[in-house]
Amino acid sequence: MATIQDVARRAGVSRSTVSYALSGKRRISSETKARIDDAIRELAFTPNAGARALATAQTSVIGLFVHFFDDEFSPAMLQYVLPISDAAREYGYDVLMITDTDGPKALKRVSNSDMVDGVILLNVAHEDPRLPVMRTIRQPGSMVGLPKSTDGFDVFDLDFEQSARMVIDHLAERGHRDVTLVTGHKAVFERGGAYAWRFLDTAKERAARYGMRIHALYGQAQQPAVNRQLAEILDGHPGTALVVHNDAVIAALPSVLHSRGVRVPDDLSVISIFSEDFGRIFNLPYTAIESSPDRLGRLAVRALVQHMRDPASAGPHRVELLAPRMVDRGSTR
Amino acid sequence: MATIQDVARRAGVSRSTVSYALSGKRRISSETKARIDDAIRELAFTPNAGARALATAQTSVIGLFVHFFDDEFSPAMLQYVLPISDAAREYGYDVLMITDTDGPKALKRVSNSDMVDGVILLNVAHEDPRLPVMRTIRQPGSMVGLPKSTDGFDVFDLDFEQSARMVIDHLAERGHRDVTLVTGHKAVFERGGAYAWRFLDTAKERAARYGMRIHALYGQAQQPAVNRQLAEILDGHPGTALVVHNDAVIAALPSVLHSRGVRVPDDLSVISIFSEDFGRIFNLPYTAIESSPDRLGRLAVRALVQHMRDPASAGPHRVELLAPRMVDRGSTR
DNA sequence: AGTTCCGATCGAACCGGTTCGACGAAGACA
DNA sequence: TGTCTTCGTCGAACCGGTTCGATCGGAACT
Repeated sequence: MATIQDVARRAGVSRSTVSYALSGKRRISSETKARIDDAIRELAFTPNAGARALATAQTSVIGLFVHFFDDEFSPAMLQYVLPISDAAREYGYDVLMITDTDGPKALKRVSNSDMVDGVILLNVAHEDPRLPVMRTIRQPGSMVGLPKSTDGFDVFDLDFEQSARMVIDHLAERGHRDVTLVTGHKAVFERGGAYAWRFLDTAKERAARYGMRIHALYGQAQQPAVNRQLAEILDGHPGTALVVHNDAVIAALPSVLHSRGVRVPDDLSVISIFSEDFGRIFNLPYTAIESSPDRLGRLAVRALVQHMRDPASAGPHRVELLAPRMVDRGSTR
Repeated sequence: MATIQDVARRAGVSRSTVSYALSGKRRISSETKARIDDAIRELAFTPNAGARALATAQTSVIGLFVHFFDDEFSPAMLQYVLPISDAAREYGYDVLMITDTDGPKALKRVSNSDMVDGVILLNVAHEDPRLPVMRTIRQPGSMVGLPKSTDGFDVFDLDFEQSARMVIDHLAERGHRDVTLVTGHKAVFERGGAYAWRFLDTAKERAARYGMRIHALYGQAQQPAVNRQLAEILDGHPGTALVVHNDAVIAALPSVLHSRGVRVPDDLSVISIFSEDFGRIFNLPYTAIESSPDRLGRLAVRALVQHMRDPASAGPHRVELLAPRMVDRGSTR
């Protein structure tokens, strides 16, 4: 690869002049600028990323830390990753995707070696083991998922409490008083996946207000267990409505209901939480809270970029819980 | 962050000694080594990636170029990405994931700036616009998907011709003589997605041998068009068997068949191509050729790592078409 | 005792950029 | 005509590692 020295030689100037022409940090005469531009084009010069990182202490790379758990539904994760990657490019950053099982260790390694200017954590748990590490590192961070303590980072998540209230209100208004709620897998709770219990707790509390009985149970995450569980639920007494806060379960629901001849909403009302994309992929005809992974991902990138560009803006950190929006697909009555 | 200079000072040695202690390229006395190790631990020293890349001309990063097309089914892509990321880590590499729409430009940028030691291209088309760029870059590359000209790279893909023969033979043996074949979206063919027409052409040719009639048609890629199309097919005369080489269509098939009361395999035989994971996620009860995305991804990484470690091994490039394996789930008769 | 050899460590150069202070020429001004 | 600015460019230092050749002290050998 051509170096800045090659360009300088060809344009008959010094290295520093080329550098300034590139960055625009000092005036360069238009004739010189033109010669440099020609040389750059002819040599197809692109600055060496390592050298630049060394000199500027900036890499233009964002570290994206994703942990794919067996007990979560992987197709859902992609909906966060893609918008983040796209948004990062729009701001001029590349994305280093880290899927290590040992998140804290990977975070330490990548941060300490200065491979990235900032990090985004996906699927953050209530007491996420990556958080203590986050506090010790130099780079700013933003995250999707609400942890116990948020100070020092920008945090974005759907407002699951508000979502739960919307769902319960929606059902209560329609006269439902006996409801089954399928949550995330048991392991999600044990890990402290806040989205799961925040939704569950609020739903219970809200239901009490209406005298609504909620039968809550941990959802399965993998086939064929999911279908088996759904069958059991339907064999028992599911009540008049099914609330599903579990990607794997809701994806499997249409076929199970079909095969048993259960009609929605005539025999059973169904309401859930998923994104529009997800609903389209799995062809889900259910009323649902829009989970907006693309918006969350983009918000996380935007906030991070701001901190990376202006490290002084470290003060005012944001915790933004997205107001839920319900998309009525007519699956409740 | 602590630098190698800090470590050297603390251990009372020179920078070069620390470097040699780290790399093991020269003997270091055990006492000195111990002091250095202590210093490294106490300062939590990790070498700066940029500096190291500059000095060694190696980054320990692999560029993964993924293009998500609207006309392909995104959940399927993740099955390649994850195993690649995991395999890369096992070999000591991190993954820079690039999802730019303009693949050639992104490839040039990332390569020229020396951000990566090697690249993996996913979903390579017959005349992929990224290939001309690949030939001009310094880094070795390996790819998943079979292009027209493979020289210079390691190429891995499923053997779609063999797969087509297996599928047709399987149906022919069972007496099917009138079959509908749903392929990838029209745009996949126009783009030159080799997997699509290699399968189709071979299937037709093979079918002719048996006097089997194949009615082939472009599949849709998005809901609700997929369901509409499936309905049309079933309303027409689908023949005795349905061959589906299209992720979006096969994922939607169970619910459509259910709702119309079509029983498999009694009313209609179904055979497809998808991975075990994919089948589990969508709960697909169909006999299928295993598409092995995880194996393909790992093979690509392994081959790439070999070339990155030993640039001299540039000679013997491999084109490996994985022998298909059929998983019989009893959906044909 | 003098020379040779070897193992352990050091110093300096280098990788390819960025940035700061200095410098020369040209124009403005007295 | 001499001095002061301003503009455009240059040279050198620096970022944090790696690597090559040189050096030094002690052991081995004659």
